[in-house]
Amino acid sequence: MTGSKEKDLAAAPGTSRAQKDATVAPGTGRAQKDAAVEPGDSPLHLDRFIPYRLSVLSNTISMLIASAYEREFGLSIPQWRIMAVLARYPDLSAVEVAERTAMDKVAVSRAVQGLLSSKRVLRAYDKGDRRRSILRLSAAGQAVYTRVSPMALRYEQELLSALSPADQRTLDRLLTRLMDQAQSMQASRDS
Amino acid sequence: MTGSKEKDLAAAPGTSRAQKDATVAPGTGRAQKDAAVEPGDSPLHLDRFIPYRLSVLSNTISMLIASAYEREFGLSIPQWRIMAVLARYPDLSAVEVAERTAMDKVAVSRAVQGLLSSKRVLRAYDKGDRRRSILRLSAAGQAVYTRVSPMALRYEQELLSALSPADQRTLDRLLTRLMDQAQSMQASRDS
DNA sequence: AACGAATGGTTACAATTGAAACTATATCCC
DNA sequence: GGGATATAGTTTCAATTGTAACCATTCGTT
Repeated sequence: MTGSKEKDLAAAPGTSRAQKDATVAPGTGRAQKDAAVEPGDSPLHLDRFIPYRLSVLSNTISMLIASAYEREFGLSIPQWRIMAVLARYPDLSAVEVAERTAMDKVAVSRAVQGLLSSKRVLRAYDKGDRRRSILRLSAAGQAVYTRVSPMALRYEQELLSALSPADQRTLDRLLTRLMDQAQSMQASRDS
Repeated sequence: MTGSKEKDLAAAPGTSRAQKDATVAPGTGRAQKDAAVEPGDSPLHLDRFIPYRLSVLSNTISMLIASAYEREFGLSIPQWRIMAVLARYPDLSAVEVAERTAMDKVAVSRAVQGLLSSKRVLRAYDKGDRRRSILRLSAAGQAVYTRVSPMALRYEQELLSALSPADQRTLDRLLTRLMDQAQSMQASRDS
C-alpha cells in the first residue's frame, strides 16, 4: 500500500527534504515550507495564545522544581503541597488541606497516605467529630520541610531574577487579577 | 481502636471544634487555630509562591476552555493543539508538530490517531523519506477549526479583559522573559 | 429517637499519561 | 555493499489521575 496514495498530500515542491535544525528559526531566508498559509490567514497562533503559553510555562517550571525534590526527598507535587500547607497551618483536616492546595479530596487522601507511610505526617481524629482527621507534620516531616522549602524558594528566586523588582511586583498583581477573572469565568459558567 | 490514640495530636485546646467557614479569612479576630505557627515562621506560603500560582491559574484556564471544545466538538487538548498548528502550518510531520506544540511524540501519535479516526486530519507519507508522515487538516478539520478558534480567542479575550491594554502588553513581555528563564534553568540543569 | 440528607474520607474502576521497548526506514562510514 | 547508528513513529506496560460509588458519622427534621 505504498503505491500511489501519498501524492495528493505530498504536494508542495521541496517540502519533504531539508530541515535539519530542530527549532526552525523564522526568517532564515527560505520560507517555502509554509507557503500554503499566509501568516495572519489563520486567526490563532499558538505561540501567541496566552492560555497555551501559561500552560507551557507552568509545566516547565513545575517539572523543573518537582524533579528536584522528587529526586532528593522522594516527594511528589501533591505531597509537597500538603507539607507546605501543614507547615504553616498544623492540625488541618483533609478537606481543609484540599481547599488550601487547590487539590480535590481524593488527591489529598492519596498523598496523605504516602506521607503517613513515609512517617512525615501524623494523623489523629477529631474527638467531637470522628470523621474529621487532624493532620500535622511529624518531627521528621518538619525536618524535611525545612530543607525542601529553601530549595523551592531558591528556584522561585532564580526564575524571578529574570525580572526587575518592579516587574516582579507587576507579575504578582497580574497573576492575582487573572486568577480572579478565571474564577469568575468559571463561576459564571457553572451558574 | 478509638480508645486513646488521638490525644497526643488533638492537643491544642479548642482546636477540634469550631470552623464552619471554608476560607478562614485572615484577621477575623479570633486567630487561635493557627496558634502554633506564627505567620512568617514558615518561610514559604503557598498562596504567594509563584510556581504554585502559575500552576493553579493555568489549570483553571485550561480546564475552562478545554471543557468547552470537548463538549462541543469532542476535542481533547492535544488534539486541539495539533489542529491549531496544522491550520497554520500544513504538511508538518509528527515530530515537527511535537516541536511546535510542546508535546512529546507519543502524545502526538495518540492525538493524531484520534484525529485520523474522526477524519479531521489526513496523513500521507513523504516520498523521499518513507518514515516521515505528512499531516494536514481535512476539509472537515478546517471547518471545525474555523469554528473552534474564535471560541478559543473569545475565552482569551474575556480573560485578558481583566487587564488594561498596557497590562496586557506587560503580561506578554513577562511571559516571554519567564519562559526564556525557565528554559535556561532547565538547560543548565541538563548540562 | 429515628429517618433522610449532608459531610469526611476511602476505595474501585476507567481513562490519561509517561517511559521504555520496538519496527521500519534512513544515514554514516568503512 | 554492509554493518553500526540515528531518526520517525507506534506499541506496550506501569504509574498517575479522574469519576463515581461507597462506608461511616453527623446533622436536620420531625
